[in-house]
Amino acid sequence: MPRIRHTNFDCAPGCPVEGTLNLIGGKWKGMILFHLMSGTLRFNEIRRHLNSVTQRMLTNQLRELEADGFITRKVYAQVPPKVEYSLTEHGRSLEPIILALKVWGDTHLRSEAAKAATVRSRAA
Amino acid sequence: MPRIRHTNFDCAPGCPVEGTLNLIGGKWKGMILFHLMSGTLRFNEIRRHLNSVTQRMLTNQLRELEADGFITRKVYAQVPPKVEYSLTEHGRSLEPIILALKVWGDTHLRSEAAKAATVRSRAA
DNA sequence: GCATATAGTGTCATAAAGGATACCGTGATG
DNA sequence: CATCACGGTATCCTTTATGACACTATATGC
Repeated sequence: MPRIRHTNFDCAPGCPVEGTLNLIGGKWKGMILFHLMSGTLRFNEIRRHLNSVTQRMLTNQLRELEADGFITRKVYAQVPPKVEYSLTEHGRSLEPIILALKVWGDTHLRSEAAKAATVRSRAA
Repeated sequence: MPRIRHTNFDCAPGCPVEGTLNLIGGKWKGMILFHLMSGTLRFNEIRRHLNSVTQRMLTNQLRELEADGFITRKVYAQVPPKVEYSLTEHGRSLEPIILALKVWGDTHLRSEAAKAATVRSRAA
């Protein structure tokens, strides 16, 4: 989802939906937030949770989440470097959404085969 | 958000989040679903609710939502054509999510300026 | 000396999302 | 006859998100 650039939110009343989706719609953001809900994580810990992110993507997504005020970065002046990421209050306020997404996914995305079939038919 | 092509969902347990986001992450899908939650709508009704969708985009998004089983298309063999869109049961199951998004947006996206200021002060 | 781990950055490439524009067929309306 | 409304299609194009790959600096271990 390309980042939506509604300068003004004139498409009321749906826009809260849109705007929110916009903030958490990055390819990895949902998962990053989800994993951080369990506690503070270091860069490479997150990276290992997400099986195939590139460093650059992860950095990007983390930066955006940080810019949006959802997470904080704590840098330890060490060598080797150590950076910890954790949710802010603002980030925690997204928990209900992430949870709702997870619950829905758990309920409706079960049977990968069925889902895959759907996805593939769309791709075709 | 380019459509994610996780052939296998090996990044458990976050993937339900990812997969769900993937289904409703289209630029207009959230809003379409939101509006349809209020009841059946015709093509141009939806179009008017979304202030600036092009026909092609709306058609695309509706088709994808239909392919994913969230909405149904009911075509009336009339001239001029009449097509009605409404949520399926599957589509209705997304209501909690859409609502959560809307609630969050209403709470946290109010007065963009204020939010931006907050974010920035925190970032500073 | 060389590899490893850490948390990145920079450059380049590509696929996909989103958009602009024009067109279709029909029936009613002017 | 020209035009509009309806619900689309077909083509082409631009912007973005995502990805691959190489590179950095330093301390530790072999």
